[in-house]
Amino acid sequence: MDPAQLADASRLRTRATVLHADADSFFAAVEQRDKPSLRGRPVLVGGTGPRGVVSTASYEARRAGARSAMSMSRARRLSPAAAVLFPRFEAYSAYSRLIMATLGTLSELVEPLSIDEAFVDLEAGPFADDPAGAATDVRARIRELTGLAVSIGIGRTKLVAKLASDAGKPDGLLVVAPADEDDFLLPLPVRAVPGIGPATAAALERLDVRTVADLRRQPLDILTMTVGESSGVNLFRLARGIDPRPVAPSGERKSVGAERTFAQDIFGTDLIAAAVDRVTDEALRRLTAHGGGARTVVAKVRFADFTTLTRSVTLAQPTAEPAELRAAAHQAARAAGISDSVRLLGVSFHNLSAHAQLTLPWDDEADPIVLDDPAADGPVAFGLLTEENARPGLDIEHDTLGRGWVVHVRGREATVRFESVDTPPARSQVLDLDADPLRLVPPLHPEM
DNA sequence: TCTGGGGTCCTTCGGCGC
DNA sequence: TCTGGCGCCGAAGGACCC
Repeated sequence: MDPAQLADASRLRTRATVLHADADSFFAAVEQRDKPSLRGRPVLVGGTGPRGVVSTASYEARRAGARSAMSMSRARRLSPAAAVLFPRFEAYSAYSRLIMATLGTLSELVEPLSIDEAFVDLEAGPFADDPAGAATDVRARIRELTGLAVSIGIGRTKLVAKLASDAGKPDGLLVVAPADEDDFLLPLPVRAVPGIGPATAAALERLDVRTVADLRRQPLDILTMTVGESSGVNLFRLARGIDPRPVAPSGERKSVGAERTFAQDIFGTDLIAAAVDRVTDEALRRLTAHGGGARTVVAKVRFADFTTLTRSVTLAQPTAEPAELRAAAHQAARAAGISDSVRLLGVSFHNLSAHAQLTLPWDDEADPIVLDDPAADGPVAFGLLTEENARPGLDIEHDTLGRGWVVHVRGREATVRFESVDTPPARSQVLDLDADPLRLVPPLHPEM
């Protein structure tokens, strides 16, 4: 396609009716909501082990310099007062469903991008003539239902709507009228454009391209030579506000998997084979939950020096048979030729098929599908709280003292706070687990 | 105590059939 | 028969996002 044609491509929408909603520091905000003693305090949610990284930092922690994707150790040094919490995905999903359902009242066309983000096509609903009013209203309702702040951006395209919600954060609403689009877009750093990460930004920097305005001055052929055909065409168009992507409920999942970074690197055939088994268990559990089977199994290995490689095995037909998939995972892992110390192992399933054959077991001895494996890593197992299964932030219950959450556990001594969404902040208290056993319990769902 | 874990999409390369 | 080109597919790696 020639540049003139690209720059001329139909500008489908004329009105600012694409809405982008994004919950502010979502994981940390849910934790502060469910744990009243943490409101107003810095919170870091993420891996709590020696190699953990930050998933979300509350605004209080950000003020101290903590950021997502930063190693947890660094974030703690920057924000020593922060509460460090293990993620509670069940709780986040429940809040997410509530937010998505509320957005669904604006239009049938809701496209979730992630657990805390979605596009809404207001053109497909009754509020196309009053986007700002609809957004103000929906923000208030989400706040009322969940206690969470959601930033909203509205524009003529997905790009503008997304950038507008970013610009509105925290707790903001920004409508970019079509006439104001260039004033809004041109001064932005290219790094703000979704899809331009560190590598692409560095390549553009070599062309002296730092802002969207700089980007717009670049000829199409220079862009495609610099960042590749597909991205080049895409950037050429986005810089001109041309973004015809429709709001569409997302399609089927293309892969499922699991991976684990070990607290310490592991080595030796037996240890590695056992680790492949465990990560395959988790990947299989998710494949089962997703339903159906897979034809390709990919093993991923990261060595001590952080070099990463993948090897895959593709079967003749898709299968949901755990034994076959497990064998393929081991075969792929062996193909990776593991000899050095291994930092991470991953197993994922691709070429998914909804209706793969699951040959029914002939005998009753066959492995049952384990849903809650107490031996598995992670917080999945519910039951009595111990030093081994304790993670800071998890929900617990005591027979008489009620619901609360784990601060930490040392030996048989547990530090907990008995509080939840609607209670006043609670002081932490120390219990002897032998005298006062605590049960790990699933999160309480927000009221519908 | 550098560098998680869930994904998606794109590029490149080699093999194969036509 | 040889060779080149094209399209397709699978494999591997990399960039990116939240």
